[in-house]
Amino acid sequence: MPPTKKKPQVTAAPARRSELLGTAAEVFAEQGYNATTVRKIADHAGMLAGSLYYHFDSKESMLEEILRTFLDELWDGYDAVLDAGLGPRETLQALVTESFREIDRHRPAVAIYQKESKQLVAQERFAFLAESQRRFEKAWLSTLERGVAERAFRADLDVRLTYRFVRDTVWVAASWYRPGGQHSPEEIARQYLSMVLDGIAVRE
Amino acid sequence: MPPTKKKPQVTAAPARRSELLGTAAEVFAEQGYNATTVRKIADHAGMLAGSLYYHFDSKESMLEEILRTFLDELWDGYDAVLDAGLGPRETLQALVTESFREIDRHRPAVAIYQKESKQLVAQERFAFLAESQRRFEKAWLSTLERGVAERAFRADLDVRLTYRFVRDTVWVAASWYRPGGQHSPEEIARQYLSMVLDGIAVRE
Amino acid sequence: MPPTKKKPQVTAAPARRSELLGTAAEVFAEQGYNATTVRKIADHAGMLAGSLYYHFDSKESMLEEILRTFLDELWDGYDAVLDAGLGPRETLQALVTESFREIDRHRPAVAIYQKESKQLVAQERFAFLAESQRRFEKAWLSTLERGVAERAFRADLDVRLTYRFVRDTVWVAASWYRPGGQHSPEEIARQYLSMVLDGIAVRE
Amino acid sequence: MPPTKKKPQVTAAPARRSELLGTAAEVFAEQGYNATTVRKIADHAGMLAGSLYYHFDSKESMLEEILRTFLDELWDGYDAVLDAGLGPRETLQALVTESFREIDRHRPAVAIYQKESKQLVAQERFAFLAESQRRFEKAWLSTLERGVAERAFRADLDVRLTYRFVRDTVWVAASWYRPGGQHSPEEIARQYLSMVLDGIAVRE
DNA sequence: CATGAATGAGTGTTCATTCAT
DNA sequence: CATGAATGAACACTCATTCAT
Repeated sequence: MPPTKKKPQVTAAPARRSELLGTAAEVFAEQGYNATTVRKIADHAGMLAGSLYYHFDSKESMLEEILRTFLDELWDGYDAVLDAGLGPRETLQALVTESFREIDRHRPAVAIYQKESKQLVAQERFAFLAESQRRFEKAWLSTLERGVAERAFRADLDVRLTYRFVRDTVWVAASWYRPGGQHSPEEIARQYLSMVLDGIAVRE
Repeated sequence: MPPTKKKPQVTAAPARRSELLGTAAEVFAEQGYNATTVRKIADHAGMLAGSLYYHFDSKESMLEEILRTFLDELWDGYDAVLDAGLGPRETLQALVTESFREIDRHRPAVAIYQKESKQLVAQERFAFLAESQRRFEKAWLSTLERGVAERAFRADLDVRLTYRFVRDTVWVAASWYRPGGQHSPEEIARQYLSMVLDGIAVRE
Repeated sequence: MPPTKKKPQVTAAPARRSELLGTAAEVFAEQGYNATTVRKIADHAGMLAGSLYYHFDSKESMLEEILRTFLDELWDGYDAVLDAGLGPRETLQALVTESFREIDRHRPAVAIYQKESKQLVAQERFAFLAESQRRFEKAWLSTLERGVAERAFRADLDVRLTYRFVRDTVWVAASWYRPGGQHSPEEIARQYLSMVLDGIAVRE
Repeated sequence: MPPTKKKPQVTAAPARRSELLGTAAEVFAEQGYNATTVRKIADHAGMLAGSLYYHFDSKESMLEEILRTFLDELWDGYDAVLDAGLGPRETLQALVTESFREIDRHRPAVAIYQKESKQLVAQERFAFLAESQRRFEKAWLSTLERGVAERAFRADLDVRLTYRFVRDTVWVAASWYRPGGQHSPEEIARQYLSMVLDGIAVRE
């Protein structure tokens, strides 16, 4: 199965388009994709349901574009980190910080991704999610393994288990994070890293 | 608008009933509650959709019973831990271990809870979810706070943030955990606690 | 001061108008009236759907104008034949030849007429179709009856049945006829008349 | 006492199914497939639109089953004729008679076929229409050619043109034929064959 | 207990049409 | 003249639910 790279139909007036996508993403995130009717989206956008179809092919194509846009930006940030030639500990710190920044910028998209991607990957249209997941896993696993090899991380860790815990904790933050709240993404990242790297127990 | 209770058969053969609930829980967990049609459940159970209504009032009542059963058992375990008079570190260890055991026993229910509870709590019928969440938060927060006070946990932690991380990481494991796999719940708990308590970084 | 008219007028550039009608007729004929969206017509005409409404009141009014134009021309030809004072056999020959000429000139309109007129006559707007059908039937029936009376046609014919066969065979040719093909309308008429008048069996 | 035999338990009520298909066929024939809403079909059947979907997958699958059933029966009759080893003139007579009998039995299906098949063949689902058309054309052309070779039909005929005329006239009769009217299918076939074989002109 | 058949509200989507620019 | 964006009614279809048998 080849990763069909279909370009999203970016024609005219990208402003209105991404405005509507932002609205849709919020409703998807809040109510769930299936439970979100296209009428609800239209209500939030101040128009009628049918009018959305002037801008988008389908409800599903909105979802696709939301997720694609998010993942494209995510990988821009991740690739910059991974190409920077940092040590494993610094790479992990940078990846975590970058992740919380993405949550800050794309909270609805992240929440949708968290909740729906498992069902979606089965569809060919969303095969790009699987591709992204593979790259994601590879980036994290290699960082953790490198850290163990270089004695930055503990040798007795089950790397796959650690990867799952780290991955999930980071992204699940999208479910409670509120942009503009009292914690900046960087502050959350710092606290989180402190916990993950050094543990919550007092050192003796 | 009072819900007309017509023929809830709580007296009917409880074996068949919980068998059907188990089937329903698996389908809910795999496909999502909204995306699960009552017909799919019936297919898995080898009957027709309409026949389920002899056993249950509605699709929603199946969901409710699944979640109630799970939470009842969960609190049996949690209360035993909380009433045991352990220190904060041991309480945390016991709560985490108990949680992974619940995931082992009620994986579908936990997965459903993770995915759907946010939408459900808004409905009066599922108010018990909110109640459970309050108790849950109180148990964890007080354990963490007690640990900080007694110098078992680091003093510089943001307790609420730590609570959220711990809570989410534990339960999100239900999304990838497979009973009968290579890790027992106790082993996963041990690894997880090692990471959370002592961190993944090498101590100097 | 001339009062500004709201609706487009018949006085607007008639060339563009009939060009658009020709386009519309082709699409109607090929895809069927109901299955033809106004957007498809606009695509063929190189404009947007809404723009058609500067030229026409509605999709239905396009259909009406296409059929009216066709029937007007048809009756010009038919009336010339009927007023020429020919004998029944010559009248039949001339009507058939004229019909194939109309198919040659207005193939899309004829195809539309064949396919849609039965549904359309029920609407008041298309009552002129019923009127035309009456005149048509009268012209043919009287020619056939005259032919029987004057011993040009066989006496044992069921005239109504014969009328229906002749009528349908002639017009249904619009469904396969392609202008500019290997058969001219006159050649088709000749072959058809040979068959209808003398039969396909070998004479003994 | 012998144990009571189990009920035949044949496939679920084919009676209701074909009853509904008959209703649908009539509405399709009268209003056209596209113009027929499933609501209209349901109204005619005395049920709600959604209820049709208990019996059929889609509006399109109803259409398919109607056409398939008709063509299957048609070819039963045609094959019997073609395998009977008749001379060309007798074959033509038998095919025409058989065709009018099919119109008598399946008038709505024939009318639908006439009106919609041209659009439908483009869809893969209705590829069987093209197959049927090929067999149909082959049967008629070979009969006509054999007739010319054996001097039963005139040598100066354009065989393809004759085929088209004969084909169309026969089937278009479905648009005006009313079962139970004053003409039996056999009587119409006789009149039609008299016209086609011997012509309508008086012999000199 | 289970089935077969139906209901009816709701869902995503289409499309002729309008109108300010 | 044409466009871009919207409307609103209708459409095919889904699905939780009911109920006589």
